[in-house]
Amino acid sequence: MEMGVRHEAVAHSALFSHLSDAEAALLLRTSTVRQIQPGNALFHQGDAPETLFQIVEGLVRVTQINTEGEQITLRIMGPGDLCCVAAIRQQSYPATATALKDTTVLAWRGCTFIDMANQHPAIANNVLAIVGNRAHEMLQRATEMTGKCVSQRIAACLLRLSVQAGVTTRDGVHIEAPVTRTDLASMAGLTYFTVSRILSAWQKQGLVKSGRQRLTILNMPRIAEIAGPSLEQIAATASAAERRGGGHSRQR
Amino acid sequence: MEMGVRHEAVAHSALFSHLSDAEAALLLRTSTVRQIQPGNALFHQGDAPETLFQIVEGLVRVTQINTEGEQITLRIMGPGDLCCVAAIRQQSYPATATALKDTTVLAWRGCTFIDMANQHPAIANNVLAIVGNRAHEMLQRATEMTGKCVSQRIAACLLRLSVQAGVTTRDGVHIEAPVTRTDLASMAGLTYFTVSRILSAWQKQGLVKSGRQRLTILNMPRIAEIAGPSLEQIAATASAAERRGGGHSRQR
DNA sequence: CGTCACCTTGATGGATATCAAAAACCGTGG
DNA sequence: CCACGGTTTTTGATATCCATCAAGGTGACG
Repeated sequence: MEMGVRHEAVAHSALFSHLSDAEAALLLRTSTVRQIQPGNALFHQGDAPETLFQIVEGLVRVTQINTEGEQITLRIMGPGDLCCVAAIRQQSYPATATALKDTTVLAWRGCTFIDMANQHPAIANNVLAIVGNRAHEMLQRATEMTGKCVSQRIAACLLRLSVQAGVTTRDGVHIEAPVTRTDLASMAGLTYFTVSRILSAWQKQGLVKSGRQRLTILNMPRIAEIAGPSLEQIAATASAAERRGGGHSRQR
Repeated sequence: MEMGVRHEAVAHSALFSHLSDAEAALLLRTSTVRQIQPGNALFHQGDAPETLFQIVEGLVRVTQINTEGEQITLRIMGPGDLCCVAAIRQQSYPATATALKDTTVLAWRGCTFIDMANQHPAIANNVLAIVGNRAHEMLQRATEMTGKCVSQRIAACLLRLSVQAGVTTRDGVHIEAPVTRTDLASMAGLTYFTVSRILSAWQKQGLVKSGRQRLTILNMPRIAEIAGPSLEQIAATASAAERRGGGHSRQR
């Protein structure tokens, strides 16, 4: 692949951290680069999981078709994020990944990747760490859902979005993805009516600015406070992104 | 460790599957056996995660202290289950594990275990598969929580309990753990009042039989149906346990 | 037999889903 | 530039589900 600005996101990603130059080079050499247009899918729920992706540039929305047939948004992924790490050993992809913007990814065949992980403990360690984090995040989300207060869930959602797709402007952290009320609702497990009401209220209080598919968080600390103590770390990460100033958030 | 009946649970566990005899022996040799009395903890939430456990015999309840200070039950683990796989790379245990019955575990020091995984790809593969499954299960639970219907969540809970701690009697699948209404409530994100009401209703319909800390599922297919299509696999596993007849469920 | 922990059932209220309708927004094409 | 249609969003009225509060029942165990 070409070594340009976009390489940064890869070099600082969890997958490439603590690797020797040789190992990093091996990963890059065995990967193929793919470009995905907005609206197109990297993979579909139910397909056999043959490929593993790392996002270099762009944004991807991961959705799942519910038992009731509704499409729910699981997460938004950005540069540096690794996709399908856990899926690679499953029977099928548990979700669909769709590009929200022009997106560049590195792709590996599953078996190739596993072979490399087996031969290079450093890679295997990174993979384990990534999957472990993912499991932990999912647990956290599961417990969030049980915690009753609705505004709390939405706030947590916004924090995650800030980390995954946030860009800092002078006003605040702007979410660089076309998130509709419906998207937010499906992420937080609510109806879009409720999301709209809460966001309206927050807008009146000057916490956020939200329009048609646009969303900017003006008062991050307050949102973090609403989200609750357990999410301070996410807020911290989001603030770090803010401090970095203007760039995409790549931190995990 | 002594090679008795209890060895079976280990030999058929996810961690030991597809290993060479030498690798299995290595794992056994480097482990230490611990006995835990009911009510005692394997580890506490917040402690530094130095040790990794596999349950040989018994039952363990994994709980977490909520942001609101409530203790919630995350899962029940039985023979063959591996504990803290993901935690081993974190700063601290995210939960507390308490023995529900007399419990025997194999224990490894975290760094020892990681070294072994690094040197033996087969072990690393198993660990990855386990963590991947865990991540998948967590995702599933998170989406369950968003699905509004309460009876659905309780049904899903019962299915999981059947797999983790179910024993088949001639009446149905009996949960071999002292599960209170409060336990079920915290697993499903509800109040024990609601759980009690639902279980009462189900008892009248002949779906379950529940008393003081006792719980038997009489009509597994119906419960699985209530839980919803996405959990058919769990139901299938539970049925497999049923077919196996009388033994503890060790399947993952 | 008494105490304690657990469970059940009822009554009530509040939060949120649901239903309904209208307004704002965006791109399009006259 | 403005009118139009579709999508997204807002807001209101109502209904429903579940949490909460309250009181009593039941079983286990000393």
